[in-house]
Amino acid sequence: MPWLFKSEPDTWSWDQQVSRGSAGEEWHGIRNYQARNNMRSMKVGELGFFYHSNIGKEIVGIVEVSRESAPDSTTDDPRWDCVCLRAVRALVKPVSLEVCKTAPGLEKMVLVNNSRLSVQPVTDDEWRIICTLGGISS
DNA sequence: GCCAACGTTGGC
DNA sequence: GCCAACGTTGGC
Repeated sequence: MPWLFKSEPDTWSWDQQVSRGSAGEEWHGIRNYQARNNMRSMKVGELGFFYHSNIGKEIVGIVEVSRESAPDSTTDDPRWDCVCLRAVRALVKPVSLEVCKTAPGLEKMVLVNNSRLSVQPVTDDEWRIICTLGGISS
């Protein structure tokens, strides 16, 4: 199952993610149970979209889960853990939220219908549609 | 900057 | 276990 990760580029941008290379980066700071549970169900090697919220409001790249969920190093609270992500590739053409709202087949995307969930599942069909819109082959 | 939607906290 | 108060997210 593919995923989608939101980040405000002011805080952590796609370029910063790319700069971490294959070392990847801990996806810390998630303090929402649903988002955390999604991370807990991820397996190493699964793919996800990298979405810029607030600024840009577009899907800009593809990341891969590089470590399964483990305690979040930024808190002592044992409730919170997170995966690590590494950048795979940028989309040739970013896919905006606006496009997602109107593209056939994306009507049910969590991104469109639950704007507050920061780590969310994407269906295989949605994945393919967005890759096509983004100018890459899935 | 506003505010709707939503999630969390904590008193009862 | 309910729910009011509060805080946060994120589109606009």
